[in-house]
This record gives sequence, structure tokens and C-alpha cells, in this order.
Amino acid sequence: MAIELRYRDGTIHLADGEDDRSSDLESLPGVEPDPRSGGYRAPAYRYADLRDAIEKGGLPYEERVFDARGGDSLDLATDYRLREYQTDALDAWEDAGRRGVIELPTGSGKTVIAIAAIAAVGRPTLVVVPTIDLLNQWERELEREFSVPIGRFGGGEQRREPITVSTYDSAYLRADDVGDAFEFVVFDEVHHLGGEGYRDIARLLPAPYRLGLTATFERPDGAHEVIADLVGDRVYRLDIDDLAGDHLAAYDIKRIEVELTPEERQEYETAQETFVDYLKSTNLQLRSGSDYQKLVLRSGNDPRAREALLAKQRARNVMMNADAKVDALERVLDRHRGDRIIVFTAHTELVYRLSRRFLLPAITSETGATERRQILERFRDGDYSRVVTANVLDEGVDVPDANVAVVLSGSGSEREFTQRLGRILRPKDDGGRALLYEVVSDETAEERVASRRR
DNA sequence: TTGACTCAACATCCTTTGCTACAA
DNA sequence: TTGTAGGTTTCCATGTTGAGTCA
Repeated sequence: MAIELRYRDGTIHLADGEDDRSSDLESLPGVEPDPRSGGYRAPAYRYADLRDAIEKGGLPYEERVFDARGGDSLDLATDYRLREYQTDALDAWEDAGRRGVIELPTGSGKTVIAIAAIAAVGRPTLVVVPTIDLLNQWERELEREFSVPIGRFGGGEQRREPITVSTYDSAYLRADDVGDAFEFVVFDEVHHLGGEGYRDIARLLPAPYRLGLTATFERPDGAHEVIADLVGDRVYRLDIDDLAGDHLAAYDIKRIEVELTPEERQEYETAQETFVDYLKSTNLQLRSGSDYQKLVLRSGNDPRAREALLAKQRARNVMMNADAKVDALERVLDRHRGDRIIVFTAHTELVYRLSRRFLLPAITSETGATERRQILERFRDGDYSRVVTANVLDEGVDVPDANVAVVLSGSGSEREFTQRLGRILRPKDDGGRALLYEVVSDETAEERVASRRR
């Protein structure tokens, strides 16, 4: 009798009938005995390895993992003509056994590659995206390209079709009960999959074909290694500089250094000293994010640690929201009267301050969906030529193109910086260059923060 | 259907140069 | 001699999102 493979609740179950093949089965990747059923089981994401090992070992097997409804091949056709690097990326993914991550900058056409991959695989596909905005964009794009109905998990709808788009949150909630429906899964902005909860999505799905898309694969916490295990290694990579001047606009980065006022300097030094003194007195070394995490943990029951962290927070506020930055922005706005400008900050309070002072439309997490849409539409139509925002427009939102970005403050995250830069790199009609201003408070920790993100 | 609300999850959060004990 | 980890176990604050609930 053949070994029967079935999917149930995020797990592959193996039954070998009356034959005793326990030693064969236990040597298969990820397989262990299942006391409850008396058979064997393996985590769903190991399905591809499992099937390969069974075939290699010449064991007879019967595949009942996927829902019969997805039995027929999808007849998918798309008119897209890929650019050379897009074809190379797709080939690299095919060569890796239709698994792996493609890293390409924002605006280089990652969606196009995914659509070509969906057409090539021709099997039921789940596309997972981080935001409702992207959910809508993907749905529209897929409807335009394919003649099959497009399903949707998220934003209040739960409709399953051979090609379905889902948010990460909905995919997390539904993975174990729809796992048998999809043989191909595409993770857009795949770096999100490194989150503690989200990685379960990939674990619970048996889909043998997997594609991850991102502009910034590596994560500071090292979780990209988990992603590589679940989706496949990075198989292709180009960064902004590989495409700038060709498929993306050429760009310049200008750094503006500003001085703190005497009062700000006094406040900054006092707070910074409190923080550093605590580190010295406790012999604590901060070399990485995890060291900082230790300090945060300690602050739970050590009042001095808590005080040190609050002081650090104060110092950060001073350097990131310095008065001179507002003046620097005024000069930039004067210099670029005819340009389209996006201003980025790290704090919402500064967004509203700038909005009042320069009469700029503002978008933060507090801005409702309707108002946000209106502002972006007016920016797209040219009614507005400037927008100020905190972190909302970093990722997952279709932002109209601009040619000047001003980063007044931000984190040390390379990802955040790359995403912000990406907002001005759509090729310009006149072939002009994009320009990013980075405003940094002189002689503060912000200089280090700024160098870390590049 | 919309809006206001709560909740949970995720991301970032990083000083200046060195102490001590222990393992390789 | 050289290299490396270091005690703990729900986590200071801010920003952002999606899901769910209720009116």
C-alpha cells in the first residue's frame, strides 16, 4: 500500500496503512510519530522536502494534501513583457526550484515578476501583503491580468478563489484552515514574515512553491535567516544604485547640519549624561539592539534603568525636533518652490507643528482613511505640491511621485531610509535628478544614527 | 456601510573603548 | 593565550497597522 499524505490544521499527516515502514518514515525530513493518530506527521512547510525525499527513496505514495477543487491547471495569460533584470530574477527563482526571495528596490516592478511567476506556475495561489492599501492594489492588478475571479481575505471580506490576496493578519488567522487550497504562495514585503507571529503563516502552509519580494531583505534582528528557511534563500538582488539613472531616477543626497540652541544643548547634554552615567555605573555595553533590549527588560524592576531610558528618550526628542530643523526646512521650501516635496519626521507632534507653520497637508496614523485618500489624490493631481508625514508613507501605500524628499528625523533603520529615498525615484519625464535632504543635529547621537542607516 | 473605539502585533529603541570569569 | 558571554522571568516610549465590536 502507498503512503498517504494529507493536510490537516497546519500539519502533514502520513499514513502507511497496514505496512510497517516506520524506519523509512522516521528518516524523512521533519517527520515524527503522532501518538494521537498512531501515524506520523510533519510540519506543513516541510512538504516540498518531504515529497522529494519520498520520491528519492522510491517509496510509493499518494498525494492528498491539496484540495481537489484546485485540481485543474489555471489557464493564465499575461501580456507583460519583462525587463531584462526582471527576467533574470524570475530565472534565478525558477532555477532554485521555484522557491526564494527576490530583492529589488521600490518602483522596479516586483509585482510584474510575481504575476509572471503566477502565470508560469499555473496553480492556485495566495498572495500575502502587509496593508489594506496593498491588498486593493494587488486585487486590481490581478483582476486586470487574469480572467479568473480574485479572492480576498482581509478588510472585512473572506472570499476564497484560485487566486486570493490576503493581509498578513488574515493569513495568520486562516492559514491552518485554507492551507490545502494553495500550492503557490507569494509574500509581498517578505521582511514582515520575520515577525514572531507572522512566521507561523509560512509554517502552516504546505505550498511547495514560494516567492518572497522585498526591497530590504536583511533584518537587524537576524530574522531573515528564519525567512530563508521558510521561503527559500535570496536568489536575486539589485539595489537602488544598480538601477538609478536607468530604470529609476538618478539622485543626490545632501546633508544639512544644524546647531542646537543653547537651551536645547543644555537639555540634551543633561539627559544624555544621565543615560551614559547609568551605563558606566552598571558596566553595561550597548553594541546591538539586543543589548538595548536587555536594558529595557531591566527597566521593569530597576528604577534607575527606567530613569536612564526616559532620559535617553528626552535626549532623542531634543535632537530630532530641534528648532533649527524647522528653519532649515523653511530654506529648503524656499529653494524648491516649483518642486514636489515630501517631508518626513519621526514624531507626529513635529508633523503638526510643521503643518501649522508652513500650511502643509499632514498625514499621520491619526489621519482617517478618507482624508488620507483626499490628500494623496490632490498631491497626485498637483493641487498640493508638498506633504508632511511621520512614518505613514514609508511603506505599503501608493504614494504619488515627488522629486525632493526632506528627512528631518528618522530612525537608524536602513529599511526606513531606503523606503523614503524610494519615494522620489520614479523616473522623471524630463530626465531630472531626485534630491534627498537629510537634516541632522550637529554633535549629537543623531550623527551616528544617520550613518547607521546608510 | 461608516465611524469610533479597543486590542494585539510589529518596529525601533545603541556608548566609546573596556571588567571579569570561564571556555576553547 | 585568546575569545566571548555576562543575571531575568510580560517590555521604559512612540508610531503604525489590521481585526473585531458596537452603535
